[in-house]
Amino acid sequence: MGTPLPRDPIADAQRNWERHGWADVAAPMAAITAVMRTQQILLARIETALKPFGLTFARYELLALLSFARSGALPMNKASALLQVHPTSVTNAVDRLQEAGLVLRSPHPTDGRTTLIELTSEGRTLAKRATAVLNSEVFGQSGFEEQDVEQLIRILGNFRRNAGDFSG
Amino acid sequence: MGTPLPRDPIADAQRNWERHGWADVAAPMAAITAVMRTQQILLARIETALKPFGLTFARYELLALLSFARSGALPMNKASALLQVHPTSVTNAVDRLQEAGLVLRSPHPTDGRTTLIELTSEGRTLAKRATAVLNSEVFGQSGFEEQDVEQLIRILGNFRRNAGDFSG
DNA sequence: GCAATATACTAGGACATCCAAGGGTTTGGA
DNA sequence: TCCAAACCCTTGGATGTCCTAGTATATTGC
Repeated sequence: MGTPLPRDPIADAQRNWERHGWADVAAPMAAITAVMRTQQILLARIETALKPFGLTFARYELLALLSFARSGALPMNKASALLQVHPTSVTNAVDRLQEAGLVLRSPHPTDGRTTLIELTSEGRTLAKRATAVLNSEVFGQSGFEEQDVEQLIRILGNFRRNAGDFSG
Repeated sequence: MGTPLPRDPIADAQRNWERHGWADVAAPMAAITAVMRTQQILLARIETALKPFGLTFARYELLALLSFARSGALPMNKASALLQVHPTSVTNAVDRLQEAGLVLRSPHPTDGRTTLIELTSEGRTLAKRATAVLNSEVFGQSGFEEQDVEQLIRILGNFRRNAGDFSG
Protein backbone atom coordinates (compact mmCIF):
# COMPACT_ATOMS: atom_id res chain seq x y z
CA MET A 1 0.00 0.00 0.00
CA GLY A 2 0.96 3.60 0.27
CA THR A 3 2.49 5.58 3.07
CA PRO A 4 0.96 5.38 6.54
CA LEU A 5 -1.90 7.76 7.13
CA PRO A 6 -1.35 10.49 9.70
CA ARG A 7 -4.41 9.33 11.62
CA ASP A 8 -6.30 6.10 12.20
CA PRO A 9 -9.22 6.17 9.74
CA ILE A 10 -11.22 3.76 11.89
CA ALA A 11 -10.84 5.91 15.00
CA ASP A 12 -12.00 8.84 12.88
CA ALA A 13 -15.03 6.87 11.75
CA GLN A 14 -15.83 6.02 15.35
CA ARG A 15 -15.73 9.73 16.26
CA ASN A 16 -17.97 10.50 13.29
CA TRP A 17 -20.47 7.94 14.51
CA GLU A 18 -20.49 9.44 17.99
CA ARG A 19 -20.85 12.94 16.59
CA HIS A 20 -23.90 11.90 14.57
CA GLY A 21 -25.78 10.49 17.51
CA TRP A 22 -24.93 6.85 17.02
CA ALA A 23 -22.68 6.63 20.04
CA ASP A 24 -24.40 3.43 21.17
CA VAL A 25 -23.07 1.48 18.17
CA ALA A 26 -19.90 3.44 17.45
CA ALA A 27 -17.62 1.03 19.27
CA PRO A 28 -18.96 -2.17 17.67
CA MET A 29 -18.78 -0.40 14.31
CA ALA A 30 -15.12 0.37 14.92
CA ALA A 31 -14.38 -3.16 16.11
CA ILE A 32 -16.08 -4.71 13.09
CA THR A 33 -14.36 -2.37 10.67
CA ALA A 34 -11.05 -3.19 12.32
CA VAL A 35 -11.68 -6.90 11.81
CA MET A 36 -12.31 -6.28 8.13
CA ARG A 37 -9.13 -4.29 7.70
CA THR A 38 -7.01 -6.72 9.73
CA GLN A 39 -8.21 -9.57 7.59
CA GLN A 40 -7.16 -7.67 4.51
CA ILE A 41 -3.65 -7.09 5.88
CA LEU A 42 -3.23 -10.70 6.98
CA LEU A 43 -4.53 -12.10 3.73
CA ALA A 44 -2.06 -9.97 1.79
CA ARG A 45 0.82 -11.30 3.89
CA ILE A 46 -0.32 -14.88 3.45
CA GLU A 47 -0.75 -14.54 -0.30
CA THR A 48 2.72 -13.02 -0.57
CA ALA A 49 4.24 -15.93 1.33
CA LEU A 50 2.39 -18.50 -0.77
CA LYS A 51 3.02 -16.91 -4.15
CA PRO A 52 6.37 -18.68 -4.75
CA PHE A 53 4.53 -22.00 -4.46
CA GLY A 54 1.88 -21.03 -6.96
CA LEU A 55 -0.67 -21.30 -4.17
CA THR A 56 -3.37 -18.95 -2.94
CA PHE A 57 -4.75 -19.04 0.58
CA ALA A 58 -7.90 -20.82 -0.55
CA ARG A 59 -5.88 -23.56 -2.25
CA TYR A 60 -3.44 -23.80 0.61
CA GLU A 61 -6.23 -24.25 3.14
CA LEU A 62 -7.62 -27.13 1.15
CA LEU A 63 -4.19 -28.77 0.80
CA ALA A 64 -3.54 -28.36 4.53
CA LEU A 65 -6.91 -29.80 5.41
CA LEU A 66 -6.28 -32.85 3.25
CA SER A 67 -2.81 -33.32 4.66
CA PHE A 68 -4.31 -33.65 8.15
CA ALA A 69 -6.90 -36.19 7.09
CA ARG A 70 -5.83 -39.72 7.99
CA SER A 71 -6.33 -41.04 4.49
CA GLY A 72 -5.29 -37.86 2.71
CA ALA A 73 -8.74 -37.73 1.13
CA LEU A 74 -12.03 -35.99 1.91
CA PRO A 75 -15.44 -35.68 0.26
CA MET A 76 -16.01 -32.28 -1.33
CA ASN A 77 -18.95 -31.52 0.95
CA LYS A 78 -16.89 -32.34 4.02
CA ALA A 79 -14.15 -29.99 2.89
CA SER A 80 -16.74 -27.31 2.23
CA ALA A 81 -18.16 -27.68 5.74
CA LEU A 82 -14.78 -27.72 7.49
CA LEU A 83 -13.40 -24.77 5.55
CA GLN A 84 -16.74 -23.01 5.94
CA VAL A 85 -16.93 -21.88 2.37
CA HIS A 86 -19.51 -22.35 -0.34
CA PRO A 87 -19.37 -25.65 -2.22
CA THR A 88 -18.69 -23.82 -5.48
CA SER A 89 -15.58 -22.33 -3.94
CA VAL A 90 -14.30 -25.82 -3.24
CA THR A 91 -15.09 -26.88 -6.79
CA ASN A 92 -13.07 -23.91 -7.99
CA ALA A 93 -10.10 -24.66 -5.74
CA VAL A 94 -10.09 -28.36 -6.62
CA ASP A 95 -10.18 -27.54 -10.33
CA ARG A 96 -7.00 -25.50 -10.03
CA LEU A 97 -5.21 -27.83 -7.63
CA GLN A 98 -6.01 -30.70 -9.93
CA GLU A 99 -4.59 -28.83 -12.94
CA ALA A 100 -1.43 -28.34 -10.89
CA GLY A 101 -1.30 -32.07 -10.10
CA LEU A 102 -1.61 -31.50 -6.35
CA VAL A 103 -4.92 -33.29 -5.85
CA LEU A 104 -7.17 -35.56 -7.84
CA ARG A 105 -10.86 -36.38 -7.83
CA SER A 106 -12.01 -39.93 -7.25
CA PRO A 107 -15.49 -41.38 -6.94
CA HIS A 108 -16.86 -42.20 -3.52
CA PRO A 109 -16.94 -46.00 -3.05
CA THR A 110 -20.56 -46.18 -1.89
CA ASP A 111 -22.25 -42.84 -2.62
CA GLY A 112 -22.45 -42.01 -6.31
CA ARG A 113 -23.22 -38.37 -5.59
CA THR A 114 -20.03 -37.78 -3.72
CA THR A 115 -16.59 -36.97 -5.06
CA LEU A 116 -13.47 -37.53 -3.00
CA ILE A 117 -10.53 -35.15 -3.15
CA GLU A 118 -7.24 -36.97 -2.80
CA LEU A 119 -3.86 -35.49 -2.10
CA THR A 120 -1.13 -36.55 -4.52
CA SER A 121 2.40 -37.02 -3.26
CA GLU A 122 3.36 -33.74 -4.95
CA GLY A 123 0.50 -32.10 -3.12
CA ARG A 124 1.61 -33.49 0.19
CA THR A 125 5.17 -32.30 -0.34
CA LEU A 126 4.08 -28.83 -1.39
CA ALA A 127 1.73 -28.52 1.58
CA LYS A 128 4.62 -29.30 3.91
CA ARG A 129 6.91 -26.74 2.33
CA ALA A 130 4.23 -24.06 2.19
CA THR A 131 3.30 -24.63 5.82
CA ALA A 132 6.90 -24.21 6.89
CA VAL A 133 7.10 -20.86 5.13
CA LEU A 134 3.77 -19.67 6.51
CA ASN A 135 4.83 -20.65 10.00
CA SER A 136 8.08 -18.76 9.83
CA GLU A 137 7.04 -15.74 7.77
CA VAL A 138 3.46 -15.12 8.84
CA PHE A 139 2.35 -16.93 11.97
CA GLY A 140 5.73 -16.54 13.62
CA GLN A 141 5.72 -12.81 12.97
CA SER A 142 2.10 -11.97 13.44
CA GLY A 143 2.75 -8.76 15.35
CA PHE A 144 0.26 -9.75 18.04
CA GLU A 145 1.33 -9.76 21.66
CA GLU A 146 1.19 -13.21 23.20
CA GLN A 147 -1.65 -12.40 25.60
CA ASP A 148 -3.51 -10.61 22.83
CA VAL A 149 -3.38 -13.80 20.78
CA GLU A 150 -5.15 -15.58 23.63
CA GLN A 151 -7.71 -12.78 23.84
CA LEU A 152 -8.37 -12.97 20.11
CA ILE A 153 -8.83 -16.72 20.20
CA ARG A 154 -11.26 -16.38 23.08
CA ILE A 155 -13.25 -13.40 21.77
CA LEU A 156 -13.49 -14.59 18.18
CA GLY A 157 -14.18 -18.14 19.34
CA ASN A 158 -17.17 -16.94 21.33
CA PHE A 159 -18.33 -14.90 18.39
CA ARG A 160 -18.08 -17.79 15.98
CA ARG A 161 -19.94 -20.09 18.33
CA ASN A 162 -22.72 -17.54 18.72
CA ALA A 163 -22.80 -17.11 14.96
CA GLY A 164 -23.51 -20.82 14.61
CA ASP A 165 -20.18 -21.99 13.26
CA PHE A 166 -19.95 -24.84 15.73
CA SER A 167 -21.79 -26.12 18.77
CA GLY A 168 -18.93 -27.41 20.90
CA MET B 1 -24.32 -21.91 5.56
CA GLY B 2 -24.95 -25.37 6.84
CA THR B 3 -25.60 -26.75 10.28
CA PRO B 4 -23.14 -25.98 13.07
CA LEU B 5 -20.17 -28.30 13.18
CA PRO B 6 -19.85 -30.53 16.23
CA ARG B 7 -16.39 -29.12 16.93
CA ASP B 8 -14.53 -25.90 16.34
CA PRO B 9 -12.45 -26.48 13.18
CA ILE B 10 -9.98 -23.77 14.18
CA ALA B 11 -9.36 -25.33 17.59
CA ASP B 12 -8.80 -28.61 15.76
CA ALA B 13 -6.30 -26.96 13.46
CA GLN B 14 -4.50 -25.52 16.46
CA ARG B 15 -4.23 -29.00 17.97
CA ASN B 16 -2.95 -30.33 14.67
CA TRP B 17 -0.25 -27.66 14.62
CA GLU B 18 0.83 -28.54 18.14
CA ARG B 19 0.84 -32.22 17.33
CA HIS B 20 3.15 -31.66 14.35
CA GLY B 21 5.78 -29.80 16.33
CA TRP B 22 4.70 -26.27 15.47
CA ALA B 23 3.46 -25.46 18.94
CA ASP B 24 5.33 -22.15 18.93
CA VAL B 25 3.13 -20.75 16.17
CA ALA B 26 -0.05 -22.72 16.77
CA ALA B 27 -1.75 -19.96 18.75
CA PRO B 28 -1.04 -17.13 16.28
CA MET B 29 -2.16 -19.45 13.48
CA ALA B 30 -5.45 -20.01 15.28
CA ALA B 31 -5.91 -16.30 16.00
CA ILE B 32 -5.23 -15.35 12.39
CA THR B 33 -7.52 -18.04 11.03
CA ALA B 34 -10.22 -16.86 13.43
CA VAL B 35 -9.87 -13.31 12.11
CA MET B 36 -10.33 -14.60 8.56
CA ARG B 37 -13.45 -16.53 9.48
CA THR B 38 -14.92 -13.73 11.58
CA GLN B 39 -14.49 -11.31 8.71
CA GLN B 40 -16.35 -13.71 6.46
CA ILE B 41 -19.29 -13.94 8.88
CA LEU B 42 -19.46 -10.20 9.42
CA LEU B 43 -19.20 -9.42 5.73
CA ALA B 44 -22.09 -11.77 5.00
CA ARG B 45 -24.25 -10.01 7.61
CA ILE B 46 -23.38 -6.60 6.24
CA GLU B 47 -24.06 -7.60 2.64
CA THR B 48 -27.42 -9.03 3.67
CA ALA B 49 -28.39 -5.80 5.40
CA LEU B 50 -27.31 -3.70 2.43
CA LYS B 51 -28.87 -5.82 -0.29
CA PRO B 52 -32.29 -4.09 -0.15
CA PHE B 53 -30.53 -0.82 -0.99
CA GLY B 54 -28.71 -2.27 -3.96
CA LEU B 55 -25.45 -1.61 -2.15
CA THR B 56 -22.45 -3.76 -1.39
CA PHE B 57 -20.10 -3.12 1.50
CA ALA B 58 -17.47 -1.63 -0.79
CA ARG B 59 -19.96 0.81 -2.28
CA TYR B 60 -21.47 1.62 1.10
CA GLU B 61 -18.07 2.43 2.57
CA LEU B 62 -17.43 4.89 -0.22
CA LEU B 63 -20.84 6.52 0.19
CA ALA B 64 -20.35 6.79 3.94
CA LEU B 65 -16.90 8.28 3.53
CA LEU B 66 -18.23 10.92 1.15
CA SER B 67 -21.13 11.73 3.45
CA PHE B 68 -18.67 12.62 6.21
CA ALA B 69 -16.59 14.87 3.98
CA ARG B 70 -17.47 18.51 4.53
CA SER B 71 -18.03 19.21 0.85
CA GLY B 72 -19.46 15.79 0.06
CA ALA B 73 -16.63 15.28 -2.41
CA LEU B 74 -13.21 13.61 -2.36
CA PRO B 75 -10.43 12.91 -4.86
CA MET B 76 -10.28 9.28 -5.95
CA ASN B 77 -6.79 8.82 -4.57
CA LYS B 78 -7.83 10.24 -1.22
CA ALA B 79 -10.74 7.81 -1.04
CA SER B 80 -8.40 4.98 -1.96
CA ALA B 81 -6.03 5.91 0.84
CA LEU B 82 -8.71 6.36 3.49
CA LEU B 83 -10.54 3.16 2.59
CA GLN B 84 -7.19 1.39 2.28
CA VAL B 85 -8.03 -0.34 -0.94
CA HIS B 86 -6.39 -0.43 -4.33
CA PRO B 87 -7.19 2.50 -6.65
CA THR B 88 -8.76 0.14 -9.14
CA SER B 89 -11.24 -0.94 -6.52
CA VAL B 90 -12.33 2.65 -6.10
CA THR B 91 -12.67 3.03 -9.85
CA ASN B 92 -14.87 -0.03 -9.86
CA ALA B 93 -17.05 1.17 -7.00
CA VAL B 94 -17.43 4.66 -8.45
CA ASP B 95 -18.44 3.22 -11.83
CA ARG B 96 -21.31 1.35 -10.24
CA LEU B 97 -22.37 4.10 -7.85
CA GLN B 98 -22.37 6.51 -10.76
CA GLU B 99 -24.56 4.19 -12.83
CA ALA B 100 -26.96 4.15 -9.89
CA GLY B 101 -26.94 7.94 -9.74
CA LEU B 102 -25.52 8.04 -6.23
CA VAL B 103 -22.26 9.80 -7.04
CA LEU B 104 -20.76 11.62 -9.98
CA ARG B 105 -17.26 12.33 -11.21
CA SER B 106 -16.09 15.90 -11.65
CA PRO B 107 -12.70 17.30 -12.65
CA HIS B 108 -10.41 18.66 -9.97
CA PRO B 109 -10.33 22.47 -10.21
CA THR B 110 -6.56 22.78 -10.22
CA ASP B 111 -5.04 19.35 -10.84
CA GLY B 112 -5.91 17.87 -14.21
CA ARG B 113 -4.83 14.41 -13.14
CA THR B 114 -7.29 14.19 -10.32
CA THR B 115 -10.97 13.22 -10.43
CA LEU B 116 -13.34 14.22 -7.67
CA ILE B 117 -16.13 11.94 -6.52
CA GLU B 118 -19.23 13.88 -5.52
CA LEU B 119 -22.21 12.64 -3.61
CA THR B 120 -25.57 13.34 -5.24
CA SER B 121 -28.57 14.11 -3.08
CA GLU B 122 -29.91 10.63 -3.82
CA GLY B 123 -26.58 9.26 -2.69
CA ARG B 124 -26.68 11.22 0.53
CA THR B 125 -30.21 10.05 1.29
CA LEU B 126 -29.39 6.43 0.58
CA ALA B 127 -26.26 6.58 2.72
CA LYS B 128 -28.34 7.81 5.65
CA ARG B 129 -30.92 5.07 5.28
CA ALA B 130 -28.34 2.34 4.81
CA THR B 131 -26.39 3.51 7.83
CA ALA B 132 -29.51 3.39 9.99
CA VAL B 133 -30.12 -0.22 8.98
CA LEU B 134 -26.50 -1.25 9.48
CA ASN B 135 -26.51 0.36 12.90
CA SER B 136 -29.62 -1.46 14.04
CA GLU B 137 -29.16 -4.80 12.32
CA VAL B 138 -25.40 -5.34 12.36
CA PHE B 139 -23.45 -3.04 14.65
CA GLY B 140 -26.19 -3.03 17.28
CA GLN B 141 -26.29 -6.81 17.32
CA SER B 142 -22.67 -7.66 16.85
CA GLY B 143 -22.65 -10.46 19.37
CA PHE B 144 -19.49 -9.09 20.99
CA GLU B 145 -19.46 -8.41 24.73
CA GLU B 146 -18.94 -4.77 25.51
CA GLN B 147 -15.53 -5.23 27.08
CA ASP B 148 -14.51 -7.52 24.23
CA VAL B 149 -15.31 -4.72 21.79
CA GLU B 150 -12.82 -2.53 23.63
CA GLN B 151 -10.25 -5.31 23.56
CA LEU B 152 -10.72 -5.80 19.82
CA ILE B 153 -10.36 -2.10 19.11
CA ARG B 154 -7.18 -1.99 21.16
CA ILE B 155 -5.59 -5.21 19.85
CA LEU B 156 -6.43 -4.67 16.22
CA GLY B 157 -5.55 -1.00 16.48
CA ASN B 158 -2.07 -1.90 17.67
CA PHE B 159 -1.78 -4.46 14.92
CA ARG B 160 -2.81 -2.02 12.23
CA ARG B 161 -0.40 0.59 13.47
CA ASN B 162 2.45 -1.93 13.46
CA ALA B 163 1.43 -3.01 9.99
CA GLY B 164 1.90 0.55 8.77
CA ASP B 165 -1.70 1.57 8.31
CA PHE B 166 -1.25 4.81 10.20
CA SER B 167 1.38 6.54 12.27
CA GLY B 168 -0.75 8.33 14.87
C1' DG C 1 -42.14 -50.33 -6.01
C1' DC C 2 -42.35 -45.71 -7.33
C1' DA C 3 -42.90 -40.94 -6.83
C1' DA C 4 -41.47 -36.98 -3.98
C1' DT C 5 -37.91 -35.02 -1.41
C1' DA C 6 -33.18 -34.36 -0.09
C1' DT C 7 -28.31 -34.26 -1.12
C1' DA C 8 -23.89 -33.62 -3.99
C1' DC C 9 -21.48 -31.41 -7.39
C1' DT C 10 -20.96 -28.21 -11.32
C1' DA C 11 -21.99 -24.37 -14.74
C1' DG C 12 -22.87 -19.53 -15.38
C1' DG C 13 -23.20 -14.88 -13.64
C1' DA C 14 -22.38 -10.87 -10.48
C1' DC C 15 -18.93 -8.62 -7.45
C1' DA C 16 -14.76 -7.40 -5.28
C1' DT C 17 -9.68 -7.38 -4.92
C1' DC C 18 -5.19 -7.12 -6.65
C1' DC C 19 -1.45 -6.59 -10.26
C1' DA C 20 0.51 -4.92 -14.62
C1' DA C 21 0.40 -1.75 -18.16
C1' DG C 22 -1.00 2.42 -20.66
C1' DG C 23 -2.20 7.36 -21.45
C1' DG C 24 -2.66 12.00 -19.65
C1' DT C 25 -0.95 15.75 -16.30
C1' DT C 26 2.43 17.91 -13.09
C1' DT C 27 6.56 18.67 -11.10
C1' DG C 28 11.37 19.39 -10.73
C1' DG C 29 16.11 19.41 -11.98
C1' DA C 30 19.54 20.20 -15.79
C1' DT D 1 12.89 26.12 -21.05
C1' DC D 2 12.29 21.31 -21.46
C1' DC D 3 12.44 16.52 -20.72
C1' DA D 4 12.48 12.84 -17.35
C1' DA D 5 10.38 11.21 -13.28
C1' DA D 6 6.37 11.10 -10.43
C1' DC D 7 1.57 10.91 -9.98
C1' DC D 8 -3.49 9.86 -11.18
C1' DC D 9 -6.89 7.18 -13.16
C1' DT D 10 -8.55 3.44 -16.19
C1' DT D 11 -8.39 -0.91 -18.77
C1' DG D 12 -7.63 -5.82 -18.98
C1' DG D 13 -6.62 -10.12 -16.70
C1' DA D 14 -6.45 -13.48 -12.82
C1' DT D 15 -8.63 -15.09 -8.38
C1' DG D 16 -11.97 -15.90 -4.96
C1' DT D 17 -16.71 -15.71 -3.04
C1' DC D 18 -21.45 -16.14 -3.30
C1' DC D 19 -26.06 -17.15 -5.53
C1' DT D 20 -29.17 -19.51 -8.70
C1' DA D 21 -30.17 -23.20 -11.43
C1' DG D 22 -29.45 -27.74 -13.42
C1' DT D 23 -28.05 -32.72 -13.46
C1' DA D 24 -27.31 -36.93 -11.12
C1' DT D 25 -27.77 -40.00 -7.20
C1' DA D 26 -29.95 -41.39 -2.52
C1' DT D 27 -33.39 -41.65 0.65
C1' DT D 28 -38.09 -41.50 2.32
C1' DG D 29 -42.89 -42.21 2.40
C1' DC D 30 -47.14 -43.87 0.58
